[in-house]
Amino acid sequence: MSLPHALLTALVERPSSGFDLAARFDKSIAYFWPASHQQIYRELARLEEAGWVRSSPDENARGGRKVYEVLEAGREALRRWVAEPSEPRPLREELMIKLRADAAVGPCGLQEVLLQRLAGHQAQLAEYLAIEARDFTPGVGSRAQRLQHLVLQAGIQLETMWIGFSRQALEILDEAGEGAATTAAPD
Amino acid sequence: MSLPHALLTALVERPSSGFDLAARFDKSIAYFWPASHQQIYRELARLEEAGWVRSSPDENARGGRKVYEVLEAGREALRRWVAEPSEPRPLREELMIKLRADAAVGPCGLQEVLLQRLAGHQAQLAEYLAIEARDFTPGVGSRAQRLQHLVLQAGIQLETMWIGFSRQALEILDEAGEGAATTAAPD
DNA sequence: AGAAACATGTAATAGGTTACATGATTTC
DNA sequence: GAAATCATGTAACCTATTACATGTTTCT
Repeated sequence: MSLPHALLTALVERPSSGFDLAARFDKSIAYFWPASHQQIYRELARLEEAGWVRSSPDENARGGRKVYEVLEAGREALRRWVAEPSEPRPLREELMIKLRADAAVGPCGLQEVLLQRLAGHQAQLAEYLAIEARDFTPGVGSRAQRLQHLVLQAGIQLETMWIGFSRQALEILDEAGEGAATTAAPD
Repeated sequence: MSLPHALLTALVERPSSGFDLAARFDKSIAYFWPASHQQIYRELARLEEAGWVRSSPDENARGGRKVYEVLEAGREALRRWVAEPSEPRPLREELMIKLRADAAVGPCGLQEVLLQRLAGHQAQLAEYLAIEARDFTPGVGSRAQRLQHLVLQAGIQLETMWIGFSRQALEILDEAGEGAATTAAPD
């Protein structure tokens, strides 16, 4: 259950309405924990019911805009959660199954798929590198800044890894394109 | 919707009962697409209804054991699916939120959490390396074997990346931890 | 006879996605 | 006055997780 705590974190960084939160999420936390506006509204209502945040109607703004801020109970809950052990989520990587399926039933035109993936990861890497160049200077910064930089670097490393992987896969598929010898799979 | 195709792939590699499939899954495909036995039984029933697999009761076996095999329609569906474009799943990495939360509300005892993660990734890496040493010889093998090896290498690279990441994070937390012990927290 | 492993399911719940619904304010 | 954008939600559906339920065979 990370979404409530992701929202708490974002609200500690800056009190916001659900709408603003959704917009900010897309530009930062969503890289590692995406959430739709429906999820965010639902979760904010739960957080308020739990007494972790408080909403106040923003009078000099349009519509029924509500601004949420984190209460002390919410901060404490967040600190407790951070210290809890956290298992990595099980991976779910469709591409790996496709590679294995291709290995099992013979060439199925995976190159196209891999080229798209390669392009996607290159675009994402470029985005991360632009953020890094804009927001961080190497070797300097407070504890908080260094931690935020580290999170970004994880994204950079992951994209770099997938780019290398896609290229390796393309190499194999291109080489072996004609000799379609399929054998039984080991476990 | 990868699970049905993951099951088709496993069944192309070898016809099996749901129980056997679940056991084999745990040792191979589940590294990139985990599934419980409940999911597997449900999905096998759907695959059969769709006419992609056929089950036959295994007479000289215990219980109501049913062996599934892939029909031609299933093979074709699998080939079509492989050629479809596949977006990477959105990441959901709790640890990143914790790092960001720790940056936002101050030190919360993340070291312990990171040490556990580090140990987990080291164990997983060791498992992958053991499989690699057992099943693959570098530079040799059929197309299918090289693709399977590549999938395993992706696992190895990911674990290696997370090990490096955990160490970097610990470095930052340990450094800043000493500082926080001797100096007052800045505003 | 009892335990362990084999084998197949159902039910309840939580989390996430997609589509739909509603209304206010600003801008042209 | 129409369109775009701001702003907050509901409903239906699907997937995945967890817990529960049931019966068989093999081994000791």
